[in-house]
Amino acid sequence: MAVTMKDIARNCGLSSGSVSQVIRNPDNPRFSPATRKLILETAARLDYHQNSLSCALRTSKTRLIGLMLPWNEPEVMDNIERIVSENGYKLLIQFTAHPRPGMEQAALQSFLSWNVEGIIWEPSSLENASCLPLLERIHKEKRPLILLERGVNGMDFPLVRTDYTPALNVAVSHLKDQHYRKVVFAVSKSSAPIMKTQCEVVRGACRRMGLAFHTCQLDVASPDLSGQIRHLLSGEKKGDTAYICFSWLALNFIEEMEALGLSAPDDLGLVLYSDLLLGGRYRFSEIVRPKLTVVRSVCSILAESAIRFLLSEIRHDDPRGLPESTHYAELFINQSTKRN
Amino acid sequence: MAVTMKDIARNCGLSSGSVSQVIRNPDNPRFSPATRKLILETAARLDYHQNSLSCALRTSKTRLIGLMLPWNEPEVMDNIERIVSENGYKLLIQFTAHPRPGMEQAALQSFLSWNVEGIIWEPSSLENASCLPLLERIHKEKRPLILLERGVNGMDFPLVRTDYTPALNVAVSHLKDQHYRKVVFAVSKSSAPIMKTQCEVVRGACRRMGLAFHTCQLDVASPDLSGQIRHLLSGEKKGDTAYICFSWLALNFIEEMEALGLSAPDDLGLVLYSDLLLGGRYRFSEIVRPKLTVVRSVCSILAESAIRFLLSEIRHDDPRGLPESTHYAELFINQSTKRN
DNA sequence: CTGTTAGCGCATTCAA
DNA sequence: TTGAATGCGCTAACAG
Repeated sequence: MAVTMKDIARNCGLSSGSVSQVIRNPDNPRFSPATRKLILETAARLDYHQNSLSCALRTSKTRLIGLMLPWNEPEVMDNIERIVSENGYKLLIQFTAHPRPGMEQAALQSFLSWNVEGIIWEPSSLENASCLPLLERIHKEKRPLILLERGVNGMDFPLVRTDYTPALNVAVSHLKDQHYRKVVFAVSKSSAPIMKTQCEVVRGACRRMGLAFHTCQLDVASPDLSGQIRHLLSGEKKGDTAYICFSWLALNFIEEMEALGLSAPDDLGLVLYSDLLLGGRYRFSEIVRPKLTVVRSVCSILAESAIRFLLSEIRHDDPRGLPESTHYAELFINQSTKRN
Repeated sequence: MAVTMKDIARNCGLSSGSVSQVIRNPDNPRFSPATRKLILETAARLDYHQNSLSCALRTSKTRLIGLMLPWNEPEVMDNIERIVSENGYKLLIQFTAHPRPGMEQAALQSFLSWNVEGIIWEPSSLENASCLPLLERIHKEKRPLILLERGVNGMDFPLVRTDYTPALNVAVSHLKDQHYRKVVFAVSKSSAPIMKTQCEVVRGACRRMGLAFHTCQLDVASPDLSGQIRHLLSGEKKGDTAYICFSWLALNFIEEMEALGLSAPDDLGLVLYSDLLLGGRYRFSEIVRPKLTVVRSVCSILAESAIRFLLSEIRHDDPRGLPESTHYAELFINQSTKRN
C-alpha cells in the first residue's frame, strides 16, 4: 500500500507524531533544522503523499464541495469547478436530470456523509418535501448551503437567483411595438411547474398592454413533437403571434417554421427564454438563423457569486452577508422579432 | 455533531461493534431478531447515517471515481455521471480547460489521496512527462485507470478512443467528388498538438487524391480572430477550397463568410470536425446554417463504454478485457459541401 | 527539541 | 448471542 507517516517515522528513527508536525508545517521552529530536513527529504524520497481520508476524518476538514444541478449547465458547472479548484477544493457532483424519487434527498445525504464543507444546489423542482428534514439538519449544523434559482419552502438558505420579471415585461412591450397582437408562452411539460411564475408575469404584462395571451405545454419526449408544433403554427393568423420559447424548444419551432415556409419576424415572432452559452464562447441565440431575440441571464456571474459566497461562508463563520442575491435577466433584441 | 454507531449502541445498551454488524447486514443470523429490530429501529429513530469518511478509511472502499476532462463535454460528462450515480458511486471532478503547469499531475495525486476506486482521464495534451511517475505507481498498485482519446507515452492503460482516419479519408474523397481542388485544415493554436495525427491523415488523403493541402493554426484567443479568418477567406479563388474546421471554429468561419458575402457550398466548402451534442438533443452541425457536413463521433457511446469498463475493472480484478477500444467516427454529408 | 497518547467513526477478529 | 480490542492514517494536546 501507499507510504504513510509511520513509514517515514520508521525510516528516520522518529515518531509519526513528529513527522506529522513537520510535514504540516515545514518551518516549525519546534524542530531542529536537521530533523526537519531529514523528515522532508525522506518524505520526498519515499514519495509520501497525504491520505485525504484519514486527514479529513481527523480534522473534519474535507475540502470537498457538493454540487447538485438539474442538468449539466456548462456555464454554471465550468465556473464553479474552476473557482473551487483554484481554492484547493474538489467537487462532488450529482446531476438530477433524470429524476428518480428521493434522488435529491439521497444526494444531499451522500454529501453530508462525506462531510462536504459546503453545498450548492439547484433544486430540480419546486416541491422537495422529502428533503425538508435533511435541510433542517443542515441548517441546524450550520453547514453552508446555497440554493440556486429556487428556494425551498420555508427554509431560509441563501438564494442566488435570476429575476426575469423586468426583462419579460420589456419583452412584451417590445412585441407590442412590433405590432404582434398575441403572445404564446411555450414550455415543455416537464419544465412547466418551474416556469409558472414567469408565465404569470407574461400574462400580466399582456393584459396590461392589451395583448392576447396563451400558454402551451409541449411534450418534448413525444415522437410527435413536430406535429404538435406544426399544428400550433398553422392555426394562427399570419403576422399576429409571437412565441416565447423556453430553452431548446425554440429550435423545434425554427425547424417547423422552415418546413411550413414561415419566417420570422414577419409571419410570426420568436423570443428565446433562457439562452445557453456553448463552448464557452457562443450563444445559442446567435448561432441559429434567424438570430433570436432573447431574455437572457448571465449564468456565469450567477455561478460565480454563488460559489464565492459559499467559500466565504466556509472560511469564516460570518453570519452576515447576502441572504438573497438577485441577478437580472436582460432582453436582447434580434432579428427574430425585429420588423423593419 | 452527527449521530454515530456509538450513540446507537449507548441507546440500546449494546456495544458499537454489534451495531456495526447489524447495520451492515440486517439479516445477520448471529444476532437475535429482537436485538436486530432494536438496533435498526433506534438507528432510524436517531436518524443515523454512515460516515463515508471513516467507513472508507477502514475498508479502503470509497465508492469514488475521479474524472478529469480537458473541458466540460456534456455528452461525455452526463453519461459518465449518470452511470456512475446509478451504480452508487460518486464523481470527483477536475477540468483542465485552463491548464496550469502540473495541474493534471496534481489532480491525479488528489484523486489518489482520496483513494478513488477508479479514474477516467482524457489527457489535455500529448506530453505528460510530469505525470509518468504517478502513472507508474497507479499501474503498480493496479488502480483502474481508463484513458480517453489519447494514450500516454509508453504506459499501457486501457484506452478508449475515436478513430477519425476512415471518416477523414472518406471526407476528402467526398470533397474531391464535389470538385474542390484544395483542402485547408483549420485548428486553434491551442488544440494544434493533439490534432497533429488527424492533420497528417488529411494531408495523406489529399496527396493520394491529387488535392492541394494546407494547415492553418488560428489564434482563437486573439481579438482579431475575425481578421485572421477574413484574410484567409478573401485570398482564395472562388469555389476551389474546402475548409475543415475543428469544433467551434466552424462558427467563426460561418460568420466571416456571411460578412464577406460568401456562401457554402458554392464559394467554398465547410466541413466540421468533431460535432457537439447540445442540450442532449441537438447537434451543432444541424442547428447552424448552412447545415454542416461533419466528421462526427458519438461521444456518448465512448463515454459509456469507458465507464462501464472501469466499473467492471473495479468490481472483479479481471485482468482480461479490452486493452484498447476504438470507436469510429463517421462522415455525415450536409448542405455545406453538397453542390447541386 | 521530540515522543507519547488519545481519539476521529467504523469494521473485524477474537474472546466470552 | 454479544462485547472488547485493535487499527485504518492522521492530528493535536500534552508530557517529557
